[in-house]
Amino acid sequence: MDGSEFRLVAEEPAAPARRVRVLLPLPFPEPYDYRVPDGMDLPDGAYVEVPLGPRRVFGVVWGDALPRDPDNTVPDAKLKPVARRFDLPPMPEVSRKFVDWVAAYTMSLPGNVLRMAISVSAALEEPRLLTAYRLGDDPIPPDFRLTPARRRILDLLADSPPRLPADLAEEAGCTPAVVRGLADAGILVPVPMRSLPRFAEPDHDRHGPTFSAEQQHAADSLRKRVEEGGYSCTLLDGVTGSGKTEVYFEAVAASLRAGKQALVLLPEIALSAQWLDRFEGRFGVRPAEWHSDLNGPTRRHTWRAIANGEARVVVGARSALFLPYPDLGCIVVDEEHETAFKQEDGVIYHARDMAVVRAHLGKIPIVLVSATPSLESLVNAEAGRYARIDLPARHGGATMPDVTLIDLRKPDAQPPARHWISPILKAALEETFAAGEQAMLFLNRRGYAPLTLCRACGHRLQCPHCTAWLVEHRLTKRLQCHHCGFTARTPESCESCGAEGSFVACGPGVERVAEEVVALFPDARTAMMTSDTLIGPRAIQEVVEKVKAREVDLLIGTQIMAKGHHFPLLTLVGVVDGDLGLAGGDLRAGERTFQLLHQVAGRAGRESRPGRVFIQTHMTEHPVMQALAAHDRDSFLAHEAEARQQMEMPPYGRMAALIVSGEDDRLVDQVALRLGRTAPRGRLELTILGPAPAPLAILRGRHRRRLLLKGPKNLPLQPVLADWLSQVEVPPQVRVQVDIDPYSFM
DNA sequence: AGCACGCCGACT
DNA sequence: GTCGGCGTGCTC
Repeated sequence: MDGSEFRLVAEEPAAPARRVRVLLPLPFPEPYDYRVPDGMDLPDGAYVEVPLGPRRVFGVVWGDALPRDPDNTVPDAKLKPVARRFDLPPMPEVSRKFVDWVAAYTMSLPGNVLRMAISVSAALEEPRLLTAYRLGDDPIPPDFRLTPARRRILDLLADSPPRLPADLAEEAGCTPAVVRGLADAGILVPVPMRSLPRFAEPDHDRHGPTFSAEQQHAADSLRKRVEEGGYSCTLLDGVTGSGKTEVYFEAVAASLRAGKQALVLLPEIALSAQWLDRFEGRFGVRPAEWHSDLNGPTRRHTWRAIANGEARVVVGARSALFLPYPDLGCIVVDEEHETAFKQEDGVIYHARDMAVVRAHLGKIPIVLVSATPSLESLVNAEAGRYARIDLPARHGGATMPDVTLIDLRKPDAQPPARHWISPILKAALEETFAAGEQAMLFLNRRGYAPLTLCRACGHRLQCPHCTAWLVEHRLTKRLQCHHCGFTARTPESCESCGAEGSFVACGPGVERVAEEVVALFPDARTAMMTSDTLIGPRAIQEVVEKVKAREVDLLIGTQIMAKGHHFPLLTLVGVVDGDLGLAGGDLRAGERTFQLLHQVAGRAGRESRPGRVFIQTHMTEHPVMQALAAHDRDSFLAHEAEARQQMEMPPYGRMAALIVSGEDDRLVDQVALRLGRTAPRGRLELTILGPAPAPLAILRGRHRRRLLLKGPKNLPLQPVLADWLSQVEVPPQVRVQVDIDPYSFM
């Protein structure tokens, strides 16, 4: 047989395979190469499915990235073909650039950043058919047990279109099993549902509120920036109640008017029903919400609606920043000073800072909003990098509340032993109740007592996995670790000395203050607001409604009480322990405490009723307390800024932290010490601190050490860190995380 | 991240 | 004798 034809083909140099780089949402150092099948169109940003070892994964065509080592690319023979392309608009170039930028800045792997952008891999798939349920036509058989949960579900469906089991369960406060039970009994009838309802177009021309001259001016200025387009950053600085939200809604409206999307970032905790109501009041519809506890189908539906441009306005927690908006027109970061914008695990980043970067890359305006702006933003505004708009007045004529400091060192101000409410605060509460007004007691400490110890031997109950005391929660009758979720029953006897019933609670938590209040004011109707008692925005909203309906005289709670809720009849705020955040010596402690207490104080006396605030403290002379009492934010911040400047701390210098962690403390110490030895100490412009035990020396069973690197403001720290890290071998049991711009400077 | 392969304890 | 624990290593 004549094989010449075959030989001829074999000897011809094979045409190189068409290949694309595909970034996978996995912790790889770079994108992987794949072969492009004939006839498949794969532009940059295309969402694809590719084979990876024995499995198939989703990824994004990442054409621009070059291989790390161009001389040693993967040979054609090793290439696997792209399995399929999804029917979605490609990820926009700006989103891809953003992923690369954030990965480089935070020194994390691009795949880990990409994972935040495609959120849930199943988002790429066509939504499957959903099964909703409606009430059946037959009467309920008399022998069918109508439990309260079943009753609630039937009530919900009485006059509503068919609903999904997950939604029904969530709204009725039960598990989907209850819905399934009703369906199995034939009381609910399944209805196939094509998909979740579309996101309605917000009406930007609906009439907003009537603005004061100042508000109008602020709104006009923001609107103009959005209309002009291009990057700009504006700090909207306005006291609580100055109508900031309505003002920045005009920036959102301008973006919509230009046919573009808008993104509003809020700290998770502030994404309240009240905020959504205000949005609906202005735009007539609800925005697309993005936060951690969206259920699967809703998450996918929302992601797809954002990716294809159907969702016009997105309000979300920090992770919403990474979604692939095809045409974003402006970004708003509300409560920009909030520490909740700092993501501390996985990719460590500050959503406010990254939002500014995103705006820059997208050439769009961004608005940072706060009543107590971060020092970072104020310094940027002063340096002219940010524009600044002030909204000084409280809307509707309300005045700032009187702030009184209660000096707990003075004998006549001291509460009785094992009590936490000063006679002065008690008298103020009495007056408030007598006047038929409402009061709030704030203590940023969950549970009954922060520490439990044995009276006999002094043994303290500690978390087995963390360097933290176990917090007693009397409502759940359990001890809890607030860092890892460990819980345990309170032991009968001391595990150290065996004494029985010897445990004693030390210090106050909100539950203990509530107990004291009930004893002091048996007739007052009280309600608690903590993340333990109220799970989800709906539960919070219920309490808020009760307060508004005057069914509550006194609210006791932690910081979830302080965010965005408006209580018209509340005239007294008591801060049980104003010093709580100041302990520990962190340089940011003052700023943070001021922000929190200022926000809490702002709950008092809106709607033209004068408000009073009492802060219990052992440090009346502390600049934070003085600033709060004198309503003198600006000189306090100037003082803080000067202290930071002298120490060349952020925002006047740059910092990075290295966190070394692992289960084996000896190994962790070894790596930390090695990093300490190889630190770039020769460079005089750099300061290296540590290694020292990290703020939580043991967390979830992992030992943690920390090193800090400080340098001048204009010095890029990443190359220094990369060089430093490359010199130290890290065993796989130990992890070294880089935290650029750490929140705590300790 | 998964998922394989690979070497040492309690079981049908 | 096997089932299975999770330690290490690879995936274009």
